[in-house]
Amino acid sequence: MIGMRTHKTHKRAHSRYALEGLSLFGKTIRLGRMQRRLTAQELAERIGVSRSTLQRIEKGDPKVEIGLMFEAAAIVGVKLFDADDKGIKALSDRTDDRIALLPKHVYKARKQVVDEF
Amino acid sequence: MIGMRTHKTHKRAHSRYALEGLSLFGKTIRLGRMQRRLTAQELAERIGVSRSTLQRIEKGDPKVEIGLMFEAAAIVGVKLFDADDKGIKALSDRTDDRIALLPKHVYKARKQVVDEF
DNA sequence: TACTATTGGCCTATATATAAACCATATTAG
DNA sequence: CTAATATGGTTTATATATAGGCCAATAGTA
Repeated sequence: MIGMRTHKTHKRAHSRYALEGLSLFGKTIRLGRMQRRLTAQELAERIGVSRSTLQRIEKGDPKVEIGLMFEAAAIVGVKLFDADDKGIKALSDRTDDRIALLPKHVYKARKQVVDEF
Repeated sequence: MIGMRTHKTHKRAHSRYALEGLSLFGKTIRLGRMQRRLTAQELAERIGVSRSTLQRIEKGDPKVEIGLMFEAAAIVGVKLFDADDKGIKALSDRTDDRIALLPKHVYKARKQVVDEF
């Protein structure tokens, strides 16, 4: 045992904006599923997840794996970033370029040497 | 012990579209963090997460909690659904309305009685 | 109407993400 | 250049999400 490794038992503080965005995301997936006339069981199987997890996805539960939610969205035709496959790639490239223009590290101002006098 | 409760040890199959969307999402968060000149440590603390988890967020790791990623996005100013707070609510209401117009359950066609002849 | 599929909840064992430590490397300020 | 900070990666104990079962209520179907 090297060092302290107990976890803080954490309650997450989610902002209202994040929670509402998640809720909307879940509702959008549910709408997409219904429009395509897929039962919860069917969609769950296509995602590779249990029905209970799909219920959490459609509720916008903040603790679900993001990959599952994105997968669900992809299957029922919810566009991510309002972009199709090629659009995503283009956006990704543009984002890489913009990151490349910035300093690699974010340096905070060095601690100021407080004048003794 | 009631029934079988062992899990299938699952490897998730994520679609390329979902993975690329996630990658873009992570990059966008990283760009936002750098533009606001926040160090990884600083942003992690504001989200209430460890630095190692923030690294996974910015990589677009499909297994991070979606709530964490949405929270990170909110903090660095990445708009979800290209909408602000009020826009999210409006979209949410509209989605509720559209769901309400559909049948509550998705029923598959009853098994057809195959004619014996 | 009766029948049956769909959905929503709850529960528990197990698989797994996360926190927190550590080290090495990169990068910036001075 | 030098010193100091930021970042990337790894590891392990613990907290927690998920699978998969069950039951009850809802809502289509015929």
